[in-house]
Amino acid sequence: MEPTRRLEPAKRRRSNTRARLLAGALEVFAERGFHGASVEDICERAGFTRGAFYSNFGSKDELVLALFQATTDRLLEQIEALLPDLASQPGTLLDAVLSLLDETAPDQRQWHLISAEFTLHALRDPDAAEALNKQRTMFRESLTRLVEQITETSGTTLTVPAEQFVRMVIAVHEGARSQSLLEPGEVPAGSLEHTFLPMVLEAVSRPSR
Amino acid sequence: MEPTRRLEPAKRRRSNTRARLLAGALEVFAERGFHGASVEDICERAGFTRGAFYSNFGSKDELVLALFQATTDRLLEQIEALLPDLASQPGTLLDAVLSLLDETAPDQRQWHLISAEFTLHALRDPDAAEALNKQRTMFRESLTRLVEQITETSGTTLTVPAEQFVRMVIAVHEGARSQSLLEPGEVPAGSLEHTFLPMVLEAVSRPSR
DNA sequence: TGTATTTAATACAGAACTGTATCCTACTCC
DNA sequence: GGAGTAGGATACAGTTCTGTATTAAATACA
Repeated sequence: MEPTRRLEPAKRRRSNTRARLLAGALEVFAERGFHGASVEDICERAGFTRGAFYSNFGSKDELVLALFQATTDRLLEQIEALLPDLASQPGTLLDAVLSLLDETAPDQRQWHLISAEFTLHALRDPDAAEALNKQRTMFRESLTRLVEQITETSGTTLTVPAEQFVRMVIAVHEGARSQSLLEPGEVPAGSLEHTFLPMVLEAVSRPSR
Repeated sequence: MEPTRRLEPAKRRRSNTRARLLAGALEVFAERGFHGASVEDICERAGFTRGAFYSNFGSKDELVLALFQATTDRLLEQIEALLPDLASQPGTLLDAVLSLLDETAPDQRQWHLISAEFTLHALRDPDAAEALNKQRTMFRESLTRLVEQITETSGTTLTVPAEQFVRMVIAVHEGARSQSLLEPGEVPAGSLEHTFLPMVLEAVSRPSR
């Protein structure tokens, strides 16, 4: 109907292979790491040959960047979708924050692997660091706004800046997840967060003047 | 004098090149990651050619294992040396624990990179996971004993198992260090730990009956 | 001092990976 | 339905890496 209609099939094909390549890369990076995965590995996983790859990306580095962007975009979208519910609806402050941290990562293990890989990459490459920090900042700001909204509506004040508190929650979450994945039997997912973070929240909470 | 005297020079030469190769590997792994570092890179850094490498190690994997063992041994030795002082001497419980975490890692950045690399490796390889968990367990047990000693002598009881508390401290420490390294300006090293962990300790401390 | 042994350098063969150039196929559009 | 184009496969050249086999040097030992 619309002129775009006629153009779609061709464009859709292209963006579909891009998507499949990105999805394949995600899997292979999680399994073998960034350096351990060859372009060939990625293509094979996606069901293509390297012809398709180099027709869509200039290099593995470029794909990594695209993958990071795609992941970031999806993540921030999800947050935007979840925020209103969490801010208004039922549970406590911590439930809201922790569920946001969890629900944005359907597969904890894969997400952690990819995330750790990116972080390591960023610690070595200033450009990657800037991109990662930009993403983390936006993520953190969303969480901070969430915390501020909930404390306000519940008549509570924090004795530290909300962002500082969010940083602490993130630190605990990441450190605890690492332990849970290394020793699934010893450290059930979420146990450290749910044991100790309420104590922290309690310690920094005061009823509003 | 002793018969060992006569044997030393030859053995010393060999173990010296092993040590230099291990030291070179540590640097190169920190810079480019485990997969990103070639055997050649490591040899070059250590001032050898691959001949020396393959005369001392069967493969890069074998060297990684040896490096992990050497690092672990050194770490546990250091702990043994530090524990008595920390347990008896001056400051608070948290100062003792945190200083143990810090002083065992002279170069925070390099240590974090290597540590993260090993962890990532362990999350993919069950054998590496077992080795890493064994080391982490011993490290954690040392910290737990330290906590137990200090609480006892100070007439305090914890409302959670000491090990659980130690796990929390480790989680915060690792998560916070990651943030500090990514954003040195925004998160000074140790700031999150020193802001929030005292609150946690306070919350789980009770005077002994 | 001379011989044997150990250690590391050098030379080499093979494998894996990358990136490009070319070809084929399936759409698009007239 | 036929020419033109875009997407992806195939083939190839060049590089890098690994691991081994051989050689040279240093050390031990007599």
